[in-house]
Amino acid sequence: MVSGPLALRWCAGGGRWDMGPDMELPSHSKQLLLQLNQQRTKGFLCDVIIMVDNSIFRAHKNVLAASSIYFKSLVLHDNLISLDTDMVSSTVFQQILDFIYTGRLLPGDQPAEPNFSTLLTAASYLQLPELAALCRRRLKRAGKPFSSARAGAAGLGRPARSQRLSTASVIQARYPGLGDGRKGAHPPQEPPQAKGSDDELFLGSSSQEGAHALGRALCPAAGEAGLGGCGGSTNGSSGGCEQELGLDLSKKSPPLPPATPGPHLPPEDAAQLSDSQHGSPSAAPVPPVANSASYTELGAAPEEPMDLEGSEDTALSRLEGPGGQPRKSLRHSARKKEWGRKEPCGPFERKEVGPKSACPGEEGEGLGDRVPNGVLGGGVGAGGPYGEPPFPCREEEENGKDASEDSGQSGSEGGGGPAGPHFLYRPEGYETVSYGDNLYVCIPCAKGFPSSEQLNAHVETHTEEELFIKEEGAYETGSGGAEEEAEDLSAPSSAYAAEPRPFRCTVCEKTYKDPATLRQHEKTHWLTRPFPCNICGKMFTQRGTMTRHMRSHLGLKPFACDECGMRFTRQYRLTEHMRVHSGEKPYECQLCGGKFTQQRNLISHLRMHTSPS
DNA sequence: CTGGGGAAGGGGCCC
DNA sequence: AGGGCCCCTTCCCCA
Repeated sequence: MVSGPLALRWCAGGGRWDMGPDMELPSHSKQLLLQLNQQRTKGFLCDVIIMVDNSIFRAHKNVLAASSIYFKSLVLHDNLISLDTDMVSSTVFQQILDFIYTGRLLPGDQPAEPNFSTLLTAASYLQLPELAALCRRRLKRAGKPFSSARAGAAGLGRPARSQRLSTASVIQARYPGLGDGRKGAHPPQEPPQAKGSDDELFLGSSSQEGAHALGRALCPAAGEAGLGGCGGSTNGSSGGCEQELGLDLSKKSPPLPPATPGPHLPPEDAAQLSDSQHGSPSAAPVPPVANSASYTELGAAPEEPMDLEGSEDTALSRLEGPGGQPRKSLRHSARKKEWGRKEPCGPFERKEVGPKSACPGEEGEGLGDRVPNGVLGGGVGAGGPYGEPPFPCREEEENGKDASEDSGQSGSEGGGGPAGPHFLYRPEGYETVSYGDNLYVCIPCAKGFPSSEQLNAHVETHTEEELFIKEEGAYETGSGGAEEEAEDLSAPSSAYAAEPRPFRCTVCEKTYKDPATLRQHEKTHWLTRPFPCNICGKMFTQRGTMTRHMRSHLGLKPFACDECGMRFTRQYRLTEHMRVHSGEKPYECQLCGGKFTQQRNLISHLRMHTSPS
């Protein structure tokens, strides 16, 4: 009988490996993990996306599952995992992910002491016992009391501000160029050489075995300070491991250049999209500068920011079944890069600045408050990505488009351009009014307020009854009659006739059945949109639209065609697509009898009939 | 080369 | 929040 070990010896032949007496290859786990980490940083073969606070990380299911029972159960069924941000912030998760892939908490990321409790909480939450133990040891050594991970969690709730400060400090430490030191930051970056204390952060340096015994040798090329053992340096210049974290959405694009200069900020602040999505639009914060970190972490090379758009393409090409059309990817890439290029002060540029202030006028947390009823951001941060539309050129395009399709809002959008400090739509003849310090404007009555709180308080005073009365007045004095009918041709006439629609837009006179819909509609008149895409910065009037948009970034296409396997982001698209297989062409041209599978194609066809040429 | 059709992506908006 | 529909746009194919 030939035993396994014997066979192994034979295979290993030539003594090429320094086999121990027990046939173990000591460096095997190191090499393996090193490879995995490098693959992660490049997004190679990553098969799971982890969203934390709208920061996006990519990883390998196998690695996660091998590290944590919790992850094991999650990745079993899902490709997209969203973590509880009360338990783990994006920054902490970054550290954890690095730890999983390297077995150490890297010197550059060594959290300030208070952060170990945060880490401990997260490690417990994610069921990473080794890391939890490490944190406990660390806390113990530091004399920080902790009763258990749970205690850490209890004390945390949402890591929120305190942790965010710590987080910032971590960033500061990692990227010393990023502004001045911050209170709570641990001592400035130390020489990359490992210190004694660093060893304590090596799981493997103690008695741990296996992959986590890799220690800092994990990514020799990266230098000791490299985050994730890869990416080289604390300043983010990464020799070949440009992506420390996050999603490399450019994977479909030509292979990334090996190095991506410039710092890669970690997702620093939890107050990102999720926060911005909270509550009413009047309270919806625009993501603070921290978003820039998120953008960056998404892995787009700074010089090619819109590469991340390729994600969609990538996903497309990957997901597309035999009937797919990979070519689409390419054209979309090109298309998007084009508009990406136009971005004057895109999110990617902001990473150059300190974590709390990037583009002029951005102030980290105050921004959100500037997206109230009608937000006035221009005065504060002209040129800031949220003070003005982040993609002015794109906006212009859209404005142009809007002008042709919606007389209501386009008038202001298209006409005015970025429109000074006032984001409130102004009806025809509306003159530019200076609100002075009252940058928060109530749409219904156009009063300005100096703060979002005051505006919100004021908005409360607009009762629905009041609105109703107003509208009744409008009906009476009314423009009603034929004019109104004509105006509402686009509205579902049957429903319109059947149900009362007492809620009327003060700007365009459209009416709605309920105030919520009216409010939703009114947002379309704002010149600033309250829901920014956390990836590309594009702004939306509705959260749902933004979410849908995000899906395209992430390549999430839940709706698959049974026939050809092609996948879509929307059910409606799939329905539409299915007609390709069924041959159904429900849209018929009344002029020539031509039939179409898509209504839009009928419309463009009709245009051909009606156009003069 | 051009124009039309087919198919698909994306955003706006109402329900 | 999500579904559904509308519109604009793009790209490819083909006559």
